[in-house]
Amino acid sequence: MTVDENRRKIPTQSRSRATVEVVLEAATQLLEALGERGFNTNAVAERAGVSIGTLYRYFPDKRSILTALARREMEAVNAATAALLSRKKGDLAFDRAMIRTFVQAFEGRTRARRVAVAALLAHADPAELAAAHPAANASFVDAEGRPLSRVAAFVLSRAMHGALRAAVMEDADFLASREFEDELVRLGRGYLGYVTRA
Amino acid sequence: MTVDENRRKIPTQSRSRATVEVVLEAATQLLEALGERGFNTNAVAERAGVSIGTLYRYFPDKRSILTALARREMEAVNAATAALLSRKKGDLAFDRAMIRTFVQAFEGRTRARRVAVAALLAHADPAELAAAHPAANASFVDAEGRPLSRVAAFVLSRAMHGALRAAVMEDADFLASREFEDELVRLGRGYLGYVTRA
Amino acid sequence: MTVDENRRKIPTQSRSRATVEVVLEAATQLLEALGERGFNTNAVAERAGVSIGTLYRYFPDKRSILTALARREMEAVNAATAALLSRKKGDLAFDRAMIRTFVQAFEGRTRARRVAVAALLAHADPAELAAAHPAANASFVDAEGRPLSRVAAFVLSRAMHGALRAAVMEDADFLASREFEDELVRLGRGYLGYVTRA
Amino acid sequence: MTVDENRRKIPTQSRSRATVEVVLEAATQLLEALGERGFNTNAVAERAGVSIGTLYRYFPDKRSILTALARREMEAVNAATAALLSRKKGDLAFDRAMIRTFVQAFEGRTRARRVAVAALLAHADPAELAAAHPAANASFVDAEGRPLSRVAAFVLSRAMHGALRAAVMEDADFLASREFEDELVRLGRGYLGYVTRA
DNA sequence: GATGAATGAGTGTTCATTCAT
DNA sequence: GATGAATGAACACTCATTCAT
Repeated sequence: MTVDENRRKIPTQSRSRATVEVVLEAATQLLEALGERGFNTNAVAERAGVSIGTLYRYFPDKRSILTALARREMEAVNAATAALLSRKKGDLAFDRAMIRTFVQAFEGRTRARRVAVAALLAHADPAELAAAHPAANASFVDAEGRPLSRVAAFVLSRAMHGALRAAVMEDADFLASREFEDELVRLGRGYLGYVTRA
Repeated sequence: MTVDENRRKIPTQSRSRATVEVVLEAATQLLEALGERGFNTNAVAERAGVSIGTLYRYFPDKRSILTALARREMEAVNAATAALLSRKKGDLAFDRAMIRTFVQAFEGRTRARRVAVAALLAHADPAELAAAHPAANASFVDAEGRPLSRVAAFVLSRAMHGALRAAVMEDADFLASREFEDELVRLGRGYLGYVTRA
Repeated sequence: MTVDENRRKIPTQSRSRATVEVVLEAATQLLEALGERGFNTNAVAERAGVSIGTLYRYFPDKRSILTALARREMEAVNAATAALLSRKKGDLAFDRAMIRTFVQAFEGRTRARRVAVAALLAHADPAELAAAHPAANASFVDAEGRPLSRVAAFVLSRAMHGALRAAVMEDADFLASREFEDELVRLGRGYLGYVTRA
Repeated sequence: MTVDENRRKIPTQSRSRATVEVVLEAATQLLEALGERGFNTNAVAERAGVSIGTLYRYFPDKRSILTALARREMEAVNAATAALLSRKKGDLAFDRAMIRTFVQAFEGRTRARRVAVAALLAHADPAELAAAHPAANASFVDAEGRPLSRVAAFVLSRAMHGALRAAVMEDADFLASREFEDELVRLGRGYLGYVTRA
């Protein structure tokens, strides 16, 4: 009856996951539509179609919902920059695709992402923030294939983050432009090249 | 009647300024000590030693206090990065001094600044955010003395911001280190050099 | 599942009704004891023995409590005047009983009623006020059994209201007197008779 | 120098009167535009173009402004009904003119009057309210020229008030109609006739 | 494991009134 | 006699969280 047991387990697990998903989606929608003011646990539960009690079974408190949202957002940014920066020299086309993906992902739900990230910044302790960034720093390499120092990797990844994030936050008209893409690529390559030469 | 007007205006204005100052200082202290939770208008007024009514004469609502704080913070960052980036090629010593000043200014009140900035990001509309950055973009010049394009200036200034801010937010141990300073300088110089060559 | 639904609904509904009742009673007591000044949502909730949050589950805002009170009051007046005026010619004894009932009901809680009605007058929009009066105007008949016109019914019912209400508002010493009763009856009968003859 | 003294006194007195006038006008405008919510002493003073301190020189507190407004309103109603009812038998044309005047006076500033009266009802003590009515009850006479009893005069005047006021409060569409006028006249005459016969 | 009614601490904001100038 | 900045008590209302069912 292993099959049967699985049948019982899997649906349950996936229902849990579904609940989490539905709550996060509801939270995103509310954040997007009403900003931080419209974001309260009762409203999230109602929009998610679960009871407030159930919501509290999956999230210990309000902040944890925001944190989960922000973590997803950070992961997306991380993926974009990490991929971008891990390229040795080549494949500019790939880099561009990455940036474009990120930018497009950003274009919907701008407000929700903004608020979620801001909430994380406001409430999270520094360690939590640092942890949201990839420890994969070591995978960054300079123009000559040598891994970057811890500090250099930090500067580079946060610089990329900063530029990308600011474009979203400030609603820059060139967000999806080719020129912006070019400049981001230059930022990374310029830095890496300079480090090499130094 | 200019004299008379001045007589009345000048003391009034300076008292106004003093009140604003005292309120912002109180807000900073509370933010630093207790985080966003400890930040409420009654507490701010009490610590500032003014009545709640007086506080509301100078700040239309709670958010505006946070906004004022954040604006000051942004101005500090702007000053640091603008000075840094406006140097043509030379004077590395000057750049280092700038960064050091900024970093030191940051080392106190980290939490207050963090919360204030997060609040701004969460609540401010994009245009307001953009406005907080210097329109002095045009003063940025590359390694060969040519002014940067609008997009390039944006990328560079936000990248610098991003790296500096992240070091504060994540409480990086190398915040005040020589190495971090070096990398920031490299970030700017590498980018500027690369642009030139492109 | 009707049984089940009922089982859950009926207790709930009656508890809801009880809560509404207890809140209105508390509001009346406070109004009576302290006038409008003593009427605030926290005090009402406390005296009612429910939490402020529960109070707000049943009344969307402070005004709605006053409105509910005023509506009850108007219904009482309506009942008194409608009964009085719907008599064809006869049964003076019955009319007197009606007035007496109304007057007696009024003698307690004078202040609470006064404030509630004033609040309704001050805040309600005209349509809401009009709606508080019975559409049963058509049931008014003159001395010869013919229904009154819309305007005549309006004048008669509001005139009766006005006289009754004023006696309460001004704390008239003859409020419960036989003479007052007589005059009210005369007001109605005189009008109806005159209309007939016109 | 009697002339001079007068010159000094009269302007001063009339300036006082002018201040009172300007404050009441400002209060009326605010009440009309914003209802009771928009009515606060600072706003009244500002709109009146006087300082808040000056306002408090002429009115001891906020309520007294509302009371002054309400008293004016009541006096207008009194004038209309008293004139109407003091007519012996004749001069229907005159009665109609009175009602018309009253109705017209009422058509502007409906809201302001409504709120002022309601405020008076809510806050005034019964004696104050009673005093606002004319002691001229004795001047009411029945169809045969005999003065009405105290109670009869009360019922008649409050009934007229009630009908007139209700038409304004409920925004009745027939407020300015001939039919309404007729019914009001009938109300008074019917009552007076009936009293006579009784 | 779900539900959702109930809780009540907490807080932004208003505004009548005062009084030093 | 006028001014208006300052005061601070007062209050409506929100919402994260709990827990009996």
